[in-house]
Amino acid sequence: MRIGELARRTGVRVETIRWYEKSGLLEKPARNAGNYRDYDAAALARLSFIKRGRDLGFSLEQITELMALTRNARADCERVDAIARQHLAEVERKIVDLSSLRRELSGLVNSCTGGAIGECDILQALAPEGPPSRSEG
Amino acid sequence: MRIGELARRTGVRVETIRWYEKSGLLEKPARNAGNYRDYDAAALARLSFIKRGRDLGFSLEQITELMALTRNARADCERVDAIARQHLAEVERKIVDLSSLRRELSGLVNSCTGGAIGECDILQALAPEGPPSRSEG
DNA sequence: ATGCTCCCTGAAGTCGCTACAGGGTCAAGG
DNA sequence: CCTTGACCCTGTAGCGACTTCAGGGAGCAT
Ligand SMILES: [Zn+2]
Ligand SMILES: [Zn+2]
Ligand SMILES: [Zn+2]
Ligand SMILES: [Zn+2]
Repeated sequence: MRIGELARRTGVRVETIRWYEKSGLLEKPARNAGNYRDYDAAALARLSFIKRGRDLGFSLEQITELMALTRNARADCERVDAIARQHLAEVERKIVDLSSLRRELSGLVNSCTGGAIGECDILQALAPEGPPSRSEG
Repeated sequence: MRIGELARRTGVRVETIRWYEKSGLLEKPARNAGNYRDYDAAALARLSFIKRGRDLGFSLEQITELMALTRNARADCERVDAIARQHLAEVERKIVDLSSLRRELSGLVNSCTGGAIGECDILQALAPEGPPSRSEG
């Protein structure tokens, strides 16, 4: 199949597929008479794996490693699990960080009751003391 | 003061300050005899504002707009509030997305009980059907 | 021949920095 | 006078994971 069909079937954009190839994630496919890329079922499976990994938030580097690990099916899966656990921990940390951000921001937003900019609590929470830019007026 | 002191006082790295200047967020400061940047109190206040905004997760574009808005203190603050509310909404959306990701990932991680890669449920959840790369072995 | 959809390459842009490389400035110390 | 060292300068390239654009070629239908 050509790149457009692969894109449609996986939900990965054409340009992104080409970029994956360029950066070594996908092997260079065969070319047809008109120099168009010609993909087979293995390429479809490989790209679907990448897509699913990206949707789960893994980095391309992690996905590369996960794909490499699938090659020796008899080996122990501990490295796979380590990658997944590490990523889960990362996600949990981000949630914590964003949650405290949300608290702070929603306090800010609620503090504003409308009015003049000079009185707005949002800007006053951002400013250190005294307005930030008053060099010349 | 010179750039190093400004960096120390705001917690913003020297290279980052220069980069803010280059990208128009900070005005070009005066230069002393040795061509060193020479900052005043207004620059300190302005950079502190930027830092606080970044810590709250605002984009540099939003911060630029917020700083521009502070110039006419008599205007209505509705645009300020809109920016803050929009950012809060963004943060909340990210939290939701990451939370569903966390659920999925922790299901994945828990599904693995150790063993061979060929059996690992983590990789099987990533693969579509059949292993992703089996072109030649 | 024309139009259309698809495809090609290569370069540059995005965001918010960070990390050099290869110098210049200036005060203190020997 | 000379060196050391902390600080500063410019400019460029790199990060991750793409997206966008310019400028074309392939192949089919009309
Ligand atoms: Zn991760
Ligand atoms: Zn307000
Ligand atoms: Zn935002
Ligand atoms: Zn496992």
